[in-house]
Amino acid sequence: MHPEIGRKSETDKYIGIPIAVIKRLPRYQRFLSELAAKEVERISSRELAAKMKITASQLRQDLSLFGSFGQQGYGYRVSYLLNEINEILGLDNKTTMVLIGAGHLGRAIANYDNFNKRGFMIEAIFDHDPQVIGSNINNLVVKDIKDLGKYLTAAPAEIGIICTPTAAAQEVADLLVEFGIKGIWNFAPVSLKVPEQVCVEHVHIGESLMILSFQMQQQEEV
Amino acid sequence: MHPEIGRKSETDKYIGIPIAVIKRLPRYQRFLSELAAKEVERISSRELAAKMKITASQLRQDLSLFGSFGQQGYGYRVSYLLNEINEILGLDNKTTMVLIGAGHLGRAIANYDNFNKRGFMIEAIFDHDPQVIGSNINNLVVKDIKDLGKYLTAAPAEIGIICTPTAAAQEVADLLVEFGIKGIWNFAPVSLKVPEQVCVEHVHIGESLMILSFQMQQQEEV
DNA sequence: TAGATTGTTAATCGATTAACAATC
DNA sequence: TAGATTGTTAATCGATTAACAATC
Repeated sequence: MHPEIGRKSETDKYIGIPIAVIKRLPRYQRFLSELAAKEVERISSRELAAKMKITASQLRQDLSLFGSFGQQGYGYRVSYLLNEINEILGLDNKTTMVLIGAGHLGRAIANYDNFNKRGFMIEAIFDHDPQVIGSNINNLVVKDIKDLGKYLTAAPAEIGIICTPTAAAQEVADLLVEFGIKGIWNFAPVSLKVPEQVCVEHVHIGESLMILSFQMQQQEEV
Repeated sequence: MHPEIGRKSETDKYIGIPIAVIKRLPRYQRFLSELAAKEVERISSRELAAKMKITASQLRQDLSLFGSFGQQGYGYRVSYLLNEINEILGLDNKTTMVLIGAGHLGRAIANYDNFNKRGFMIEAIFDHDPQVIGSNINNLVVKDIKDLGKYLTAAPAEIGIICTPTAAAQEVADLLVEFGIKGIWNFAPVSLKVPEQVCVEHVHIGESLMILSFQMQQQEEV
């Protein structure tokens, strides 16, 4: 079926990429963006790895799962490698999103311009609260959650962003799935149940604070 | 020195806990909190693992690094295990925090009440913008970033939350470190340079969206 | 060409899972 | 007691690192 694990082929893209590698891709993207912004033309795996505090082996091993982007004796051309990674991550085309939950966090996300820059566009915002419906957030009028299905039927979106309270998150997820969403970006601290073809990414804000707390305790003892 | 890796002793707490285990602790905390809220009294590793979609082996292995919290033939008492995990994570005592950057994200964090519940208290908010200084966020008056050092000298805080634009993040981190902060909770997409005794936790909001994007692309091909 | 650096294979290391004796 | 389930050891699996032939 798939003779070359982790390699491009005519019909499919990247298969069997280890999750550990996937999680590192955005970090490669970030460091390469910074280098490109500084107009650095080339970089070797040794130099880039040193900047990123990883091993050159890991960097080359990771990249090799997607293709051969470097040149012996030269290293990697920054702009070329960045383009390749952008393409791997799907940042080379527009992705449409709807946001559910116009509380503080939802509004922060709606106002965060970094996503637009990478082609992620919030097309509509929904909320439950009559006080919030109709208000304006970053040039979008907040719609009634009751109209989510109708809206998605007319204008399908790829990603649903859940910024509701925890109690409402699963219900919203079910709605999003019903109306054909392909991925859910979940900010509520709950494990959503969705069909396996729907992708879910959970942003662990509270968990991150607990990890910090644990590590600070460990540090105290040193 | 440390005869029992990953075990409590009189003088030190938990040493040599694998990072993979640390990252799972908040998730244990969450599931146990949910069970406790439902007033479930006992649970076996098999049942809890099934809920969490991990193996019972992993659950028992992980817990065993911190102590023996269960009982053969019975399982774990939910309230007891939750208490132990809260203590391991340092949620059993108050942690003071200051927040820098009162933009959309900073305001969302300042208004997020889940942290207070777990003993994490934002004591002060700072910003650079004269338009924002003096305004009120969740019962705190935004202070001038110029006064951060003075403030921390008078009222030391344990954690600094960085919600500034990327360009300001390192500068703010340096200030926080200079004035004795023990941990930094960083929402800016930049790798901060800090002395090794200072803990840093980075919340990867943008990276999470890229990972979702990658996985959705992979899903398309199936 | 000679030096540098890649892509890849093999070796090492760490994390996960399976199995089971201990024991409630 | 007998059945259930832990804590832990050993086996497996996967991820990282080292090494080097290929080659620009």
